[in-house]
Amino acid sequence: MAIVFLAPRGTVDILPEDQPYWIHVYDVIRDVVRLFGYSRLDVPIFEETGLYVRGVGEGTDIVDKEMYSFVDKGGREITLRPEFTAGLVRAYIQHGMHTLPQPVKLYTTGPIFRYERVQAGRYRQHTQFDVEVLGSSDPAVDLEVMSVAWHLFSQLGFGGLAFQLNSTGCPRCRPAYIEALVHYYEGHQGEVCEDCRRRLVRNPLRLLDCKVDSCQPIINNAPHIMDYLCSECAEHLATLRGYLDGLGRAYTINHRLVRGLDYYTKTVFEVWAQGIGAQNAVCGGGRYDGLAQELGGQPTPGIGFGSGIERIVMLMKEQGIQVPGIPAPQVVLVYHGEACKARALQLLTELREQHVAATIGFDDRSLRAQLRNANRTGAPYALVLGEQELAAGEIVLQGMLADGTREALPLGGAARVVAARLGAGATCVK
RNA sequence: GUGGGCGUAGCCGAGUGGAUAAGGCAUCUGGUUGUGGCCCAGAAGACCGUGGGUUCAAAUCCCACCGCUCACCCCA
Repeated sequence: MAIVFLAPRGTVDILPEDQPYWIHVYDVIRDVVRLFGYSRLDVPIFEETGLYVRGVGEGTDIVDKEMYSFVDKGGREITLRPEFTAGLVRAYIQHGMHTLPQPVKLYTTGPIFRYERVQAGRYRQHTQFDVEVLGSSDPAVDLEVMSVAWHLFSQLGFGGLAFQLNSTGCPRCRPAYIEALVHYYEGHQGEVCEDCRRRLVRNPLRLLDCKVDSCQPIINNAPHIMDYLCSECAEHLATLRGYLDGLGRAYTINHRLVRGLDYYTKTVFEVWAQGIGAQNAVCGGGRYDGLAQELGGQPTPGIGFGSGIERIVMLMKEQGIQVPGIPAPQVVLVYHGEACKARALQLLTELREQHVAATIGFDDRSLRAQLRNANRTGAPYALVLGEQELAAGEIVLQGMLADGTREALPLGGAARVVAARLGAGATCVK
C-alpha cells in the first residue's frame, strides 16, 4: 500500500515513544514557573499580521520571508504566530495588565510557525516555552529571566551549555555604533564576502554574525558596541554582570551576538548547545523596552526569552538524559467466549471506577494472543475470565511479572478486591 | 532562494543489467479446542518515489520531476 500523505514539510509527528521526553520537559517547566512565581497566559495561534510587522519589524527575516500569512474569509490579514513576544505584549495591553502589581511575570508554551528551509533542529512548526516579564527595567529582572532558563536547563540535567550575553544598546546609542560599524566596513569592502557587502546596506549588525573565514579578521577588528553604549545602557549591563558574577553564573560576553528581531534593546542573550546540528541555540531572548509603545500601549519595559522544546528533546537524547517512562496498565482483562466477554466488560468498568488502570483486548482473539498482548503492555497482573470461572463465580488473578502465579477471586466484588490489592503497590512503569 | 547526500514492505536493509525482488524487526495465525515472556512453523505485507529514455532485457544505466535529509542564510 503506497503512502499517499506525509506530514507537511517542516512538521513532525511526536510519536508515543517520544512522549516521555515531552511530558518530562513540561513537568519540569511547570515546577520551574511555580518556583519562580510566573502566571500562564495563552495567546492565540494566529494574530493580525500587522502585529508582527509592527512588533518584530520590517526588514527582519521573520517578517520579510518567514511568516505564514493569509487572508481569512472576512478579508482580514492573518499570520500564524512566528514568535510569542508580540502576542503576549498585545495581551498585556489589551487586558490593562498595567493595573496589576508590576512587573507582570508571564509564561506560555505552544507551537510557533516560520516558513524556513528545514534542517536538523529547525522546523516550520516548532514548540516554544516562552517567558516574558513586563513592567520593569530593573537589571535584576534581566537576571531573574535568565535564571528561569538556567534553572530549567539545570533541572533537566544538561551539562556543557554556553550562556552568551551582549547588549544591543538602545535607540539613543545604537545608531552611533551602526554608523561606526558601517564606516569601518566601507574601508574593507574589497575584502569581505558577497553576503557581507549586502548586509552592509540591509542589516549592518548582522555583519558580526558572518561565518565566512575570510571575514573573520575583519570582524575581529571591528568596533565593539560596548565602546558605544550610552551611560544608561552601559550601567544596565554592568549591574546585570555584577548580579550574575555574584551568583557565580558562568557566561560569555559575546560582542557578536546580535538578534534578528528589531525590538531588542540593552540585554540580549542566547544559550548554546553542542551536538544537535548547526542550529545550536536552545534559548534566545532579550529586553524590549520600546515594544509596548510601538504596539500602541503605554511605554512599558519588558524582557523575555523563547526556548525550543524540539531542540531541548534533541539535546536530552544527545546527552543520554533518562526520563520517566509511560505507566503501564495495572491490570489487563482476558476473556474466553462471548458470555465471559460481556461480564469482563462490566468488570472493566468497575475497575476503572475504582481507579484501577485497566485495559481489555478486543476482537475475541485467542487466550494466548490476549495474554501475549497483556505481557507486552508491561501490566503486572492479568484477570482471566473463562467459562469455567464464570460458572464457578470466580475470576483468576494472574501475576505477569514473575512466573505467573494464579489465584482465584470471587467474581462479585472482584474490582474492589483488586483495587485494594493494587492500592499499596508501586506505580508500574514500563 | 542556493548547494551536497539519499529514495527497495510500518521500520532496518541485501541486491550494481538477466527469470517468482534476500534477510531481520514488528504484525497476524498456529505448534498448547482455555494461558504471556524463550523457541519453532506458517501467513500477510513492495506498481523497487513518479514519469520518460537507452536496451532483447532496468530496482540496477541516463534525464526530468517529486520527496526526504544535511548545510548556507537565519533562528528556537
